[in-house]
Amino acid sequence: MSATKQRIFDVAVDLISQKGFNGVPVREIAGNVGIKVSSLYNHFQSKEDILTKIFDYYEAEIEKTMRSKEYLEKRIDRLSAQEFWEKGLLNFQAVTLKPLMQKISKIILLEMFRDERARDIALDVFFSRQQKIVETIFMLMQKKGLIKDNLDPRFLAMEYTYALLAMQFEYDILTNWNLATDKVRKKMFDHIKFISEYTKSAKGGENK
Amino acid sequence: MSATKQRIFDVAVDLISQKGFNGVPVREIAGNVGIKVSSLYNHFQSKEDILTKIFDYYEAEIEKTMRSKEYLEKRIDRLSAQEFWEKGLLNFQAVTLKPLMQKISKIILLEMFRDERARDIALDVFFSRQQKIVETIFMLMQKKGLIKDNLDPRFLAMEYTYALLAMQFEYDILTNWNLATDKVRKKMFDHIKFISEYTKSAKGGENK
DNA sequence: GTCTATAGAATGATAGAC
DNA sequence: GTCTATCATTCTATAGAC
Repeated sequence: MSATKQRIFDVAVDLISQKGFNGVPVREIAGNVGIKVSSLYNHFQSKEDILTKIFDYYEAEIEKTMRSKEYLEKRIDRLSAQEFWEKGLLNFQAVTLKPLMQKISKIILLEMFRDERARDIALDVFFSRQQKIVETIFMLMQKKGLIKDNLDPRFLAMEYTYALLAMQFEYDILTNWNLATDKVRKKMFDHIKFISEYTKSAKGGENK
Repeated sequence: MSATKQRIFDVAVDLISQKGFNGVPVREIAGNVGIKVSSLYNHFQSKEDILTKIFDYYEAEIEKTMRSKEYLEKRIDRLSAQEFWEKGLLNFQAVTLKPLMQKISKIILLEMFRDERARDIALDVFFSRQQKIVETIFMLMQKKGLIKDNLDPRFLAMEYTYALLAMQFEYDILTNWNLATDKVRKKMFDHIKFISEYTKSAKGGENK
């Protein structure tokens, strides 16, 4: 991707995440890049094409992260439960809080009621995918004896991810408007601590 | 509100909830109502004015519901914990799942990153308000001895509401695209059951 | 790859007749 | 309150010179 194309991409992500796809004229994108509209069309086939490339990028980045998460799954043997969840949250935020990815997440939220591609990504990345991975992690932890035997990994994954997702959602609104996020960030850690302690087996507890 | 004005309002809510404010031309609203654009402007000062009236309506409806929720708080004495949470969910859904209210919720989601009013409603209704009410309910239950003494009502309210909110969010996406919602609805009830059983004191447990 | 110039359609909104 | 007719902008996109 050429330097100019990259700048168009970045500017488009920035503006569309603030005003929505229909709220940003190509004029405004080109203007903020410092080129004319006709030059922009030399890099992208259409306005819609820019959005497609944004979604492509997001999916590719998520795919990369998921691979590293699976790698993390295999490293679970070397970590205590507490350590693992802390690393897990940091890993989670390392992706979702990257400025560019956070902006695209917002775009997906804005477009998912009218754009099928945005809908598919939202359902996959925000809900399904994350939950399955956490479920796998709980299963592995259970095999290791780190968490109680009588708990259902799938249910735990649900409790773990849904609340975090809503908090992440609140976090996105607050950062969008430059409002304080310390309260919601504290809630995220409180939630993780709660799940961690709720699931911890007697054996796992000794590690703390 | 005249019959025509009401129809404009309903059609506008319907279309804007699907395509976003910037995605719906006034022509399309007028066309679906069966009048000309110029006639539409006889009922609303501007396109923006329609959005304002939509937000006004939403806030007024929420205000009404909240009053009935406070009434519900005072009725807690007559119900068991289990009964109370079941009624609470039904009450919650009775508002949020009303077609018109559900559509406006979607509009708020779509506009909250660019419209201050939508942002304020989102932060208030989706996050702050609901949580405070649930916190009060947990406090009252604790006083009655229905839930364990050592639990923090504020934290419980957080655990209760955030997960439900994300599930409601998923529910909105699914219904928007006519996809099956039975799985996520089951999750809602599972979550409530979990919180209900997690918090239940020995005394409260006997009621079941 | 960038520009100027412009096409051609769609936009929000108004004037004024009925 | 509704209509026809119209305005002034704004929109996405293209042609063709440099």
